[in-house]
Amino acid sequence: MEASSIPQPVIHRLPKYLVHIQELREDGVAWASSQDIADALGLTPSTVRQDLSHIDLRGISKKGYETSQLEAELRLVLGADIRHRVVIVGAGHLGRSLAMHGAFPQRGFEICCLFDKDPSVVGRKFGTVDVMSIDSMGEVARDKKIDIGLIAVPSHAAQEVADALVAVGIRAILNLAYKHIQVPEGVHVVDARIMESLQELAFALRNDG
Amino acid sequence: MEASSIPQPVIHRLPKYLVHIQELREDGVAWASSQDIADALGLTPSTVRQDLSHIDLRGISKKGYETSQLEAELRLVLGADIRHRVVIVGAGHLGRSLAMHGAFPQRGFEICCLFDKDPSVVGRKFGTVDVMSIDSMGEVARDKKIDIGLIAVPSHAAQEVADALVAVGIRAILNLAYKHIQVPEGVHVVDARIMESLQELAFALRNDG
DNA sequence: TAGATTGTTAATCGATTAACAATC
DNA sequence: TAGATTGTTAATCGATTAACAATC
Repeated sequence: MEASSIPQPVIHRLPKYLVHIQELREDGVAWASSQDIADALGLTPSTVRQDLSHIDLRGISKKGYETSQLEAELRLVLGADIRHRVVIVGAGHLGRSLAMHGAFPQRGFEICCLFDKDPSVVGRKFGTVDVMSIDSMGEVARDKKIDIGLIAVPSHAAQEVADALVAVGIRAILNLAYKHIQVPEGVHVVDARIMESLQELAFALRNDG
Repeated sequence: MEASSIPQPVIHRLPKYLVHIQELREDGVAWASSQDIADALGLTPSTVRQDLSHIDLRGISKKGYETSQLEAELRLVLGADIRHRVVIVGAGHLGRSLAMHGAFPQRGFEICCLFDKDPSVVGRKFGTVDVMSIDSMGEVARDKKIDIGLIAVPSHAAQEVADALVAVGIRAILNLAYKHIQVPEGVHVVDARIMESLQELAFALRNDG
């Protein structure tokens, strides 16, 4: 039951369970069976039970899982109760819109700073977030104990930004740039590229009939 | 070699190959071996050769794959040469920033329209894209032959928007909302949730040491 | 109690990796 | 030619699904 032994596909699904369970709770639903959850998320009940067996929780025969308990446990496992400190590199349209997106602080991801190298944007403010020069990144990362760096620059600059984030000690990177980045062992990277997702859809449409 | 028989994990990687190969081409690299590609994308050479065996292309012993040929073939398979017509539902920060993002039209995804139900945004323009009332979606989808719908509304409205997109005949949906959506058989959905990606990173950090 | 649903083991399925003859 | 690299088959690995005794 070592948390770090949870397989990658399961880790990928855990946030989806959390979203759904939070919603059930908001609707006042107290119990959910593996079948209920499977139906809602497009999985099989078997997969749901296998997945939940990785976290510290017991369901009850005939009733299923208690939503409040399940939510609490998922929050714990996912670190959702820990406040994370995030910087965004790249104050273009995407970086700005993420800085102003209320959902992140709501869920524990505090956007501490936007970085950009363009002097004409440095000093501006989007929502509550200041744009600072990329040269001050080391200082900010240290002072504000930044955990997560978000890459929102054009693809040709992505690797350079990744290197800079790693250099200032950031060990978790969300890459929104349309480019695979290389990082040393021990640094976590998750890709989130809307362009690639669109291309997957384009492929699906092409092979439809 | 039926295109639609390509397994999902391979389909998911194809856009990544395309990005990398385009970059090699820009740098004037004419040949790339499976080992080269594997190193750049964090895969094994074996996986690369298996993946590329699904597309109509022959590598050459000792040299590898010709980048121009590989790019052309990937573009073809992914439908990258087809112009796709996209609407964005939700003219909040995220929807607006995507509408103004130059990379989409560059790669064949034309953002035709932003929809919102808030009358105070309807009529505004972000970049070159007009905001229209969500009530006119059916008409627009028909007239402009929209292929892809992008959901950028708050999670509580996501399902409703998905239903509306399906109702007007859109068969490919990119869901950016923090909620799993249900669609009928035959409609393609790809999820792209930055929040979930952040939560995966939070999990990774929590189990680090 | 009877029936529904769990937790877990075993079976299946599919993806990745290894290996190697063919070949440029 | 000798060596590198392909395409493909076979082996391994891991994830998903099925099955079922335990149990509420």
